[in-house]
Amino acid sequence: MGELPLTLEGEGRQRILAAAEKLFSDKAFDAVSMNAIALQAGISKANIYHYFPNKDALYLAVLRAASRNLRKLLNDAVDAHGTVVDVLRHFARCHLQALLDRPELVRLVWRELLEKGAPRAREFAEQGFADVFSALVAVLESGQARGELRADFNPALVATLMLGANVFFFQSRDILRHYPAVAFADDPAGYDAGIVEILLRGMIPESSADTVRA
Amino acid sequence: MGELPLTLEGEGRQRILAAAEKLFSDKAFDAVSMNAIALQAGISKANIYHYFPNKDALYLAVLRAASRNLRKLLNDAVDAHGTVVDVLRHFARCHLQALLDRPELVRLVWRELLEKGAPRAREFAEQGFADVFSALVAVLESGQARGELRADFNPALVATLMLGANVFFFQSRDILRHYPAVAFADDPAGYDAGIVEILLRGMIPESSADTVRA
DNA sequence: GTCTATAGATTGATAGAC
DNA sequence: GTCTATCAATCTATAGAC
Repeated sequence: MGELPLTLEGEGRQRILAAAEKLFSDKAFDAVSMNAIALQAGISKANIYHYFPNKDALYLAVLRAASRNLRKLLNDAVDAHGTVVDVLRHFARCHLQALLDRPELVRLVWRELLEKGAPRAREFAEQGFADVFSALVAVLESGQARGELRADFNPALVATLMLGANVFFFQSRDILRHYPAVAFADDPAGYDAGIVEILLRGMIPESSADTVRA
Repeated sequence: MGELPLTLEGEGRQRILAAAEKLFSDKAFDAVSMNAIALQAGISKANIYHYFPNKDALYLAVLRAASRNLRKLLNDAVDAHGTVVDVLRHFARCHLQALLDRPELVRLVWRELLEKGAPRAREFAEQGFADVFSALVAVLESGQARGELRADFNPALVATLMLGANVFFFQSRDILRHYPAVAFADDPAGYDAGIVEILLRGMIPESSADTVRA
């Protein structure tokens, strides 16, 4: 099994990238020193500068790779079949699963999105957002076109609602676990099933649904 | 108008706190230097150490104050009257408004919640979360008890969904603004109105609502 | 490619005058 | 209470041997 030149040349590089990814996902840019990355990678600090010109470039490379990996993970959520309702269920489940499967990547990319004073690489982070958001909107629109979903709601708004529910679940899981009443903190599949059902059927009893409309 | 001793004694203190709050809300703990805080406050760096023993204590004081202010803001969302549906609409609108009114405080507290390697003051941040979450769950439960809302959904789940929708809106507003189709990015009231309507009525046309149940 | 050694800047925190 | 001056530690980045 001859390794590709890219692998040989990039082995040291990838050791560094892996170490940096792990550290940058837990702490912010300034809280991670090049020394700590070198220790984590098991090499010397100066060796990092052989592969990357400076700390910013290393961080950028980590974020670029994380963003790429995350997009690949999330794109699996799109290729579904069946009714639009089935696709929605599948999408919600896969999206949340992707977040939970690679929490380090998500935290890394999401932090870059939230940091206001550091537009170091917002571009990359926004790409993944755009992919998922657009795909979900398209699914909802097709559902409206086919008559499977009501036509009088804004698809982008519901897309925001669904993605927000998953991201918020991901972000708040550790806090939600404190509440005894919150059993779904450790049951992401059940959480998404409940979310989608509410979004489809609503909370109003069917008999009185008409009385709510203004 | 005789100023209170507390005000006289605490004036310099509060200048520092205000400066630190502004800087800590934009950048992470390690990215904000005591020098930068002193410049922002218009005093000398050494003077900060007259009021606070070290950087950690200053950060803690900022987060404690921010958490307290945020809880006060958010508690206004709870005292509502009318039907449960009205209370829900009011709650959603006030909650999002509170987030948007003090974006610095929200970012500051929320960052503390997300940082995994820095449990510097998670306690304070979680308090605000608990207040709002519990209040919303109670509203939903009362709605179920009165028969205004269907009884077969998990109130905590819907509370997560609603809070997540608002927090996600707050976090992603700048990105959502890039999309021409997303008109609600600059219309938080309209966003919440749409959110609540979907949650109440669902996305399924009434005529075919029964066919969806598994 | 990998290392040790170190330069040069900045950091959190202190000492002491006023 | 506020300041200037400064400390020791740590940081990014570089130099140069191997």
